[in-house]
Amino acid sequence: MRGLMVASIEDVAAAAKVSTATVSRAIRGLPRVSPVTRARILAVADDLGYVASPSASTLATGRTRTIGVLAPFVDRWYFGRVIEGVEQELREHSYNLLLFSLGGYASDRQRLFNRNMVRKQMDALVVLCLSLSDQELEQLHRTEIPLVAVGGPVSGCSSVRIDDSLAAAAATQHLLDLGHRDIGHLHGGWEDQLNFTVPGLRTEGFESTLHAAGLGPRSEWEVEGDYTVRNGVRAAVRLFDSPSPMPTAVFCASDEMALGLMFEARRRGIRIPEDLSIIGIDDHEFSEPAGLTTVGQDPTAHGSIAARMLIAELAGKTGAVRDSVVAHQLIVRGTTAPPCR
Amino acid sequence: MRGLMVASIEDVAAAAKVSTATVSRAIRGLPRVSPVTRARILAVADDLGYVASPSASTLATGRTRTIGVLAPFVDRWYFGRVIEGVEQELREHSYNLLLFSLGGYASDRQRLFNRNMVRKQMDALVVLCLSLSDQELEQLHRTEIPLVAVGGPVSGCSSVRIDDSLAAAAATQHLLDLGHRDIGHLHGGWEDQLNFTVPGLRTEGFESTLHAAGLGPRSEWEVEGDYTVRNGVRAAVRLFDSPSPMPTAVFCASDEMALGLMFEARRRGIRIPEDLSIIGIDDHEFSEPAGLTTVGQDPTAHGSIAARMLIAELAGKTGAVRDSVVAHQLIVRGTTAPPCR
DNA sequence: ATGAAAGCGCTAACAG
DNA sequence: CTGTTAGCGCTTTCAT
Repeated sequence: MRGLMVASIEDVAAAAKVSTATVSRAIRGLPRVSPVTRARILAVADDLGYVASPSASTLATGRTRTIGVLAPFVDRWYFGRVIEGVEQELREHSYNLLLFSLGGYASDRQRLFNRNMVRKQMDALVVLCLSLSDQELEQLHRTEIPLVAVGGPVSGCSSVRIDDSLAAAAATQHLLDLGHRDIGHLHGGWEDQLNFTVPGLRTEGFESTLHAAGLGPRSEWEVEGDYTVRNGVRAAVRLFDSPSPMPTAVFCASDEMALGLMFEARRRGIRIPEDLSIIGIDDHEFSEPAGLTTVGQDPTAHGSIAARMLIAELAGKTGAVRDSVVAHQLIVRGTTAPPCR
Repeated sequence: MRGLMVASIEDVAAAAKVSTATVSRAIRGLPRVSPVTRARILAVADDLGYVASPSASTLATGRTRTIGVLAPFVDRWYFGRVIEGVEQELREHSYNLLLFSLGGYASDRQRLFNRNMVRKQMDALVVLCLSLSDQELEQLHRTEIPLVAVGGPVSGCSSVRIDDSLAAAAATQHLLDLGHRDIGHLHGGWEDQLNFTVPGLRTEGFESTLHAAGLGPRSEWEVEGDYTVRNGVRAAVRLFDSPSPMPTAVFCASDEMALGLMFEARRRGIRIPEDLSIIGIDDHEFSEPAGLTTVGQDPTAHGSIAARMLIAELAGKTGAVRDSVVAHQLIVRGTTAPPCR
């Protein structure tokens, strides 16, 4: 509790008149220390404000008690939530969280994520759904630390996520059940299709459900966004500006895009849901306030689950890290209704 | 590039037929190594896939090349953006980012942020505007590492932020300039007022501007939120449900609350801006799509600036960390207009 | 320009 | 139950 000089294990040992080995055991709660000795050591340590040096400990044990999180962005709803979930779980188990943000999905390949960033810095890594090059993947796997993906499959990793295809199907089916037959589709981007599979999965769920109802997607009602509100608006503009007749409903691959669509619809006096039904996926924090019907997921839970699996694996429970598909949930609010024509 | 065994500095030294000291110098680009030796060492190191062990290096130097970020949340617009800004700057300078999320402003005082979490783990810390107890603050300062606050003042730290009072004044003045006299106020929470000063500053800017115009705030038009959309809606409900006459405009202390107000207004058929003008603060990512008039700030820049100051300070530029008030900017969009009555 | 050697602070056998 | 001791992998004088 005093002094500016940081106490080392030797200081504690000296003050408690024991060896550093005993201090080490006592502090870490290991057996083979008599209760009274332990108490004395703990008291001394507390008095000296002793805290073990993480780097010394890491160097000696080879374990860092740190888990890395690799995300394309941190300032987007899904990722922020997942990170929050990971953080909470980690903190609970006295693990640290080392954050890496790539600043985009595949953008700047200069700062390729290489195994140098991983080695000796973390005991495990959670990879938030993004498109990694084969080379990056291979490097990651070669680090041989436990890996888990969140929010989308990553080749060769277990992952925790919803069944994106089924979620899209549920959204589409809801529209169908309301009687819609003319359904538009605001989907995610395609450039990264190869590795970033979520857009593909959601599209597949949409189209297969349509087909099962004897319908097919209509290309004039297919518009591309990138999951953001901003591009939801742009996509909406394209859709509304097109000369073809409007669909009576639109399935959006993310709530943010759906919200963008809502904003643009309002701007044009298109009434929701009277003139147009809208459904999204996510249950974004704005969705309830906006009254958006959606298929919800809980990213914070995804993060906790991933962290928990990793921690268990590190604790020796081999096989703790495995695929985990978590439930999604249709949430009907005010933006969907039977078609008026 | 080969092998599963991780190469140590000794392996490199052996393979290059030099001492570890020379390898160390060569790799870190230090002088006193002949060009040819250096080239050879670099080649060998590359071949062996050698990367210095951070913990060993930390142990030897006392520097971690890691900067901590302490945030109340990571899944909120402002914080996510700041973290992104910090991250980018850090990555650029090969610093790591250790993330701590408190899961709330002052919530769980169990997991008090203590100096044990800081010591020997990071070289500097950026504290995202939150209410720290005096004890926490004192502990932080006692760690004697460079500190910088972002988004709000923290006692005893330099900080980077906008002038919240002026920003609020600008928003209010815009309403006044349009001819509004009956102006409501959707402000932030007060429980944490003591330490979390932003709500107070914005309120002060609002009220002083009103006074300067010969007006005073009207308590029936003062509603409390907590900066989120969700509570923006709740506050809007209270405002609209009150029996008193409506204001012609509302100043919201955050865009999220303003957006919540917009959603609720729309639900009740209140036209924006014809029946009610709305202005916020932030320039949240939803604001442009929603057409919300606001006073914008750029949190990503705040984060970069903070990180840059810290890095400079750590590089020996004493005094690099200092207060930095960055500009805000009135952005007029579609939610404000002259009053219709 | 290069090397030898002493740490940095902790952990993990191995003894006792 | 407790102590001794040899590292963990790198940096840094101090010599040469």
